[in-house]
Amino acid sequence: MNRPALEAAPAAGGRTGTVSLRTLSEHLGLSMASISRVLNGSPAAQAIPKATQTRILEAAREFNYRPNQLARSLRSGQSTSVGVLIPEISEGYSAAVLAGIEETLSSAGYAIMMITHHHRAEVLERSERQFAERAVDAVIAVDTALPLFGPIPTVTVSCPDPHPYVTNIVLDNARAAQMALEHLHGLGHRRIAVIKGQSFSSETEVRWRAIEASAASVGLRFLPERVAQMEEDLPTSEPGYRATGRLLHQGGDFSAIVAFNDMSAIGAIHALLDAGRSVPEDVSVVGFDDIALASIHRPTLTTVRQPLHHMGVLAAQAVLETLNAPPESRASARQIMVAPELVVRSSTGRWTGAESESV
Amino acid sequence: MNRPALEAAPAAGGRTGTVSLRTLSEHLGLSMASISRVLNGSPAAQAIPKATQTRILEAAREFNYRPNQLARSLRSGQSTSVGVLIPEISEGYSAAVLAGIEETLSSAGYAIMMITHHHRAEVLERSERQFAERAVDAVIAVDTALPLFGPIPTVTVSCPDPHPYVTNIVLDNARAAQMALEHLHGLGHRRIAVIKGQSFSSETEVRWRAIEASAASVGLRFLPERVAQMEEDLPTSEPGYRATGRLLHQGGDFSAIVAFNDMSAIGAIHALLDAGRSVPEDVSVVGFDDIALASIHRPTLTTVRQPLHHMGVLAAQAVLETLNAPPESRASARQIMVAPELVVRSSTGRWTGAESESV
DNA sequence: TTGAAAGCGATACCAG
DNA sequence: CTGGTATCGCTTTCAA
Repeated sequence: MNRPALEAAPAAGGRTGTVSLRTLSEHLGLSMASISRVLNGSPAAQAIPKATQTRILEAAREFNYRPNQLARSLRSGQSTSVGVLIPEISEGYSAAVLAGIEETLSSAGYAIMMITHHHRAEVLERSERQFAERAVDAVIAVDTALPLFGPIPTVTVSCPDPHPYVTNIVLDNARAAQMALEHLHGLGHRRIAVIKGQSFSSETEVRWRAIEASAASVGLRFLPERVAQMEEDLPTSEPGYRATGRLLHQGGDFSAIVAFNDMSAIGAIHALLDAGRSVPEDVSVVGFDDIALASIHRPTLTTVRQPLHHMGVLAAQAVLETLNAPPESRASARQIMVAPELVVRSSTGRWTGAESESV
Repeated sequence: MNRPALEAAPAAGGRTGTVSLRTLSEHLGLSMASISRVLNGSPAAQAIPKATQTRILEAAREFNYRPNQLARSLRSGQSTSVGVLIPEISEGYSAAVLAGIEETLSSAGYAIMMITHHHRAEVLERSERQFAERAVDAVIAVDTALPLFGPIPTVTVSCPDPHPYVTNIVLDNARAAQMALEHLHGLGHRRIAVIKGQSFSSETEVRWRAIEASAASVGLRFLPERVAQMEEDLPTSEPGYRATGRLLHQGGDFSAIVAFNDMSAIGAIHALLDAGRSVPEDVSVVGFDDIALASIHRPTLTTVRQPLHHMGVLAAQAVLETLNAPPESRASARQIMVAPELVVRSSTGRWTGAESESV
């Protein structure tokens, strides 16, 4: 059995079946080689007369010829596809980065092979295999402690522990933490609590150390009872809600919370409200990321913005750059830092002018 | 030049370079044909002695052999990949459906080729071409008025105007609308306003007609000034906010709003609050979808739940079924309806027991 | 029970 | 300027 996976739609003239280079070759009385050269605008095609080129291009259009990428890739060793590894396709974080990646790669003609791993080790290992079998040209891993991928170009987003030969797009966590801490310190807060990320999240430790350092720089130190770590692996606000519950049980003596991200900040707000504290009057909450929810939610959320979409674009661009460079110059790993931005929100004024104020 | 796209990671023994069937063949002194048969568990392999089979499997593992899917697809005419066409990767709707699709197809060994079109016609046309060139085995289109895709199996999600030979996963809009209307009617509302979806959204008209019909069945008819259509192409709550603004300017005489979806419902709530009306005391708002935001947002949102994730799973399963069926039995288009569910929420009680009540 | 060989469709050398 | 031809890695008859 050997039916083609995809037949070309019937073209003008009612022809049918797959149109291949051979079809055009027979129709035009030219060799497949010449046709291929013209269609790809290869340098060798410059030697072919304009008239012939035109004939070829017109025939291709008339027959609705579509080059078979499978065959092309097999021969050329380039699949023009990129593997994307991502924890899940949830609200906010992943989705925003993914959107940036997709837009950039798609418009450069690359296909995306996406795998969501849900933090499961077995899927991570399987993914390495799948990427290899599909011969992706490069891999982008988002928020993932990635296993060593063979010698193909790899770019990570928010993976703080880069292997050599891996380009890494990261938020400048030091500045981000400083913004959060200075903001709260400037509002007069001295008793500040922290919600740490889950242990599986690749940014948890970096951000926590940055927050500690920033606190120290304004003369503060975190008491153990003012620190709680999220545990549940849910892309909702529940882990933050629970962690805040623990903070309250551990004494609850704080006037502000620095949450790991916006989702947990919202969980924190709900927990505080449910516990009878008002936000932001009794307790101020600061998040990270600035997901769409941050501006929609009431009370609105002050947060340290991470340019997520842009980080996706940067990752994709890094991949494209590497792939377009000659192999020998692909050596060094780079670290690309993106700048955070403090977004201070108040609950009033919506699409009526200045909804938020950036500092 | 002919460097392979992807070199296998050095296997045990420090061998290097791509491991192909040829490599194994030379190592084992067996033909590539036999090895292929065993590795694929093809029926013809039953005639091969157990001992030989074991040798082959062990060698494959030892060499870390990964079959080249490109070559396999080229030869077999099956790419084991599916094209997914989706408006965007935003909060809620698309992301949830996409997640269901991805999980199902990935664990069946299929690769996903995802394209987001942002409702742009040029991208839609380009996508047809790209899917053809990559020889995807099938296409899933989500919330998209899809151009005619060649003769390959196609499944749509929430596309109300199905071509023949296209399987369509849709919400039972009639029941969904009825739930919304009966809920509001049951609460005593008689002056009800409606926010219609944008003209480009594939479900706008179906849902609107369903809402009209349900209203009629409880003896209500919508006055023109109680209807507003969203216009902006934004995956945020802003279009709903604006539409509600228009409703208020058009008279504002209503005690309830049926919004096109949750995002617009939240926009409506904010617009009402900004206009000095309280929710739900002055005006009740009902949404559709039950995106994650619906339960996180305060005031919480009563909504008609669409099993989005499940719809993605169903779409993927429909594709797999079709692909596993013999070509001649692939004939008829099916319409798969999924049941909505009314989710009534009150603002209290969070993760402390019954957060929501399903009817 | 196994192997040889013919492709799948495109690209890239080497001739002429 | 253009064409033949080997090849990418795999599957699948057809022979032995």
